[in-house]
Amino acid sequence: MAEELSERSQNILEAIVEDYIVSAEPVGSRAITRRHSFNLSPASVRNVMADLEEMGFLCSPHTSAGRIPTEKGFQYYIDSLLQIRDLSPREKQELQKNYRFNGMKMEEIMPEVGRVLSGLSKYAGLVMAPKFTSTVFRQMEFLRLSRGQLLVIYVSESGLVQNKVIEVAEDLSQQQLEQISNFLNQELNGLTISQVRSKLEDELKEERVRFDEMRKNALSLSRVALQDEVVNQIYVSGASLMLEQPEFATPQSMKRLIQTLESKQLLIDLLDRSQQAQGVQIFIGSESRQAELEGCSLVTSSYSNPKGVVGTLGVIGPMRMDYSKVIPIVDFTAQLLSRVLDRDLE
Amino acid sequence: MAEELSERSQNILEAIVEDYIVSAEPVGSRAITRRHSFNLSPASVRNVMADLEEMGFLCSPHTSAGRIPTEKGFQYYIDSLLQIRDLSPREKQELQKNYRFNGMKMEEIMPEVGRVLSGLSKYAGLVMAPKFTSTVFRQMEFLRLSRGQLLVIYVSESGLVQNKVIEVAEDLSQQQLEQISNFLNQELNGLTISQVRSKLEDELKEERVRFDEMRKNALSLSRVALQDEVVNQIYVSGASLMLEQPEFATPQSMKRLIQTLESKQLLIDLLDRSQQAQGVQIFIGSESRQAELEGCSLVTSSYSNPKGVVGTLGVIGPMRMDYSKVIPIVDFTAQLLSRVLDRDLE
DNA sequence: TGTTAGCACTCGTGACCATTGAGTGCTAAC
DNA sequence: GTTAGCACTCAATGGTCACGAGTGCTAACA
Repeated sequence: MAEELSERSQNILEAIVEDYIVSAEPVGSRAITRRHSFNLSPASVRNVMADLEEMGFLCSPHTSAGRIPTEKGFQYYIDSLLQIRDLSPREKQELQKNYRFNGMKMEEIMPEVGRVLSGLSKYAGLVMAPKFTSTVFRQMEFLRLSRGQLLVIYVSESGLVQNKVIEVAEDLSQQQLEQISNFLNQELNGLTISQVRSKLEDELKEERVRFDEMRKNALSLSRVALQDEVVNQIYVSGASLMLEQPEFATPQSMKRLIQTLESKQLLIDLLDRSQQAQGVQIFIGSESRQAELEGCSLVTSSYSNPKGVVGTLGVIGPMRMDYSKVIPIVDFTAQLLSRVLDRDLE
Repeated sequence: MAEELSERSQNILEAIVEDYIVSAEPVGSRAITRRHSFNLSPASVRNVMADLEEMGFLCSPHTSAGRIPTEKGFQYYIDSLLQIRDLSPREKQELQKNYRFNGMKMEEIMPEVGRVLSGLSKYAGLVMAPKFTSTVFRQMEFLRLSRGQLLVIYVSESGLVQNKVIEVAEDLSQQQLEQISNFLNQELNGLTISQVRSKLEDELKEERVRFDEMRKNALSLSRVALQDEVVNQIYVSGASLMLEQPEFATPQSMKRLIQTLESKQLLIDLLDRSQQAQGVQIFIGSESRQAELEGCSLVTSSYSNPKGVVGTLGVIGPMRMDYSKVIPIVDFTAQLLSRVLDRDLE
């Protein structure tokens, strides 16, 4: 996989990728010798370019145009040539200024982060909330709304709040409900929702629930409360910025892009994948095997609180996006958001 | 305003509008005589068309093209010529099948309604949640999360639930919190949030709060809990369907449309306006004085529960949208959603 | 007097074509 | 190994031209 390239080839590949990133146009041998001062003539550069094309790092849209990097070319560039310098404290401060989360709720923070990500990167920002099933149980409370109707409030370890109205057959007093929630908060504390679910199933089968009315109520109530899969929420911001990019200049490609960003399921799947890993991850082009995202790249990072990963955020842009700028932004934003969640817990 | 048109002019205007709605292209005199069997020659139709143009109902993109209806033309068509037949029970049933709200929370129902609206109309669906400040207070509960941190749950008369984490200086026991919420639920029941806010301000100034610790806590807690304006939530679905429309075929118009739909503020303003009125409302083109929505029309209706209007929904499409199809869809969907909310309350 | 056929005119569209220029590959000389 | 030179390719640009849909006007007709 990791082919060896001579120093010269590397330099030229780097030059081509970087020129292409700013111009979005095929770059020719002449242009390279002009912009970068290799002591080489266009003809020599051409020889190298022919080799690089042979190896699959470059391709030409037609004979008389310059070369553009292929997916493989970008891959190599990112893996081996790109050096991402860390942000200076000053830059970090500058970046941080954009984020004002004071007193915001999670539901407000997330789209806001998306907006800022997109504003800073000039591409589209993505923020995905935690998967409900992987959150850790902390607290559950019940509120009697009317006869047979309860409001359930579930608070996860990471401070996420979910509420839901459920219907119940029998009318329970607020006191009974409190008893129930005390019981549950002790029993279920520290388990993930998936764990909670199987525990509930098991216990409901057990002998003793028959004789313990409260226990039975508690278990079945919480089962109902937690049963539905809450769909993953994803926030997409700045789709229109993507339309400014020359690769999406034609009506067809615009349509496809917007459709893809709008359907969200695809994005959720992609972000889900990156959920596992630590740090910044990069998906280049249709590496994701998703034809819809052809020509796009995704830079993501998961964010977390002390209890673990809670969600994923990132930037989606054209394959030729300015990685050296976007990667630190995504990285730092994830750190920042993690810090906010951390602070919120205490 | 309501100019008089001869029967013949009306017929021809109607024919032009309807042809234009399906073709999206300028319609010429010849085409009209072919498609509709007026016993008139193209030349006569041309005379009428010239008159209609004079009066501002039509315009021609250039001399040798047909005519297209102006905003005023559409306005007249909708006000005077269009007859919207009610849906048959069968159609209603058919439509209703698309909506499955069982057990869904408001936050899930709204985007779902948007998706269905857009799917049925083939244009973009809009659904806006109620304005927080105009909801009616029903219940407020506090949950101690940790030292100095409370989760506030607010339930409106219409069953909307909002929660928020607030920071408090003193550590209140769950018992104290219950006392507080009991007090508030009595005091504030039935008031809108705006009314609640001014009441809180007034009472906090009063003498007796000084001597009644609980009262003071209650008032200031609820003030903090209700102080922030929760941004209006609006769900836009099916933006990509709009891109299929020939009026948005050029890259520029696509970009503008997507930008407009993405920014949301404009849409919120428009839907806000329609919030007041009962029944279906139609905004044609830049009638809204919003250059951004040039070429678009908006068909909206507010939905309500027994306590009053709670939100607005609608369809945004090209000015030449199929009103006779869209209007009943929007109307019936609003009724349907109102019914769901009604049922939910009981 | 209202209707219509005829006709000259307008103007966007699409085909065709020549020109231009950026870029390539190859070869031969350095 | 490098480079200058050269023939070749091909997208893009812009100009010309024919076509056709549609118009407005006029004169003839019922």
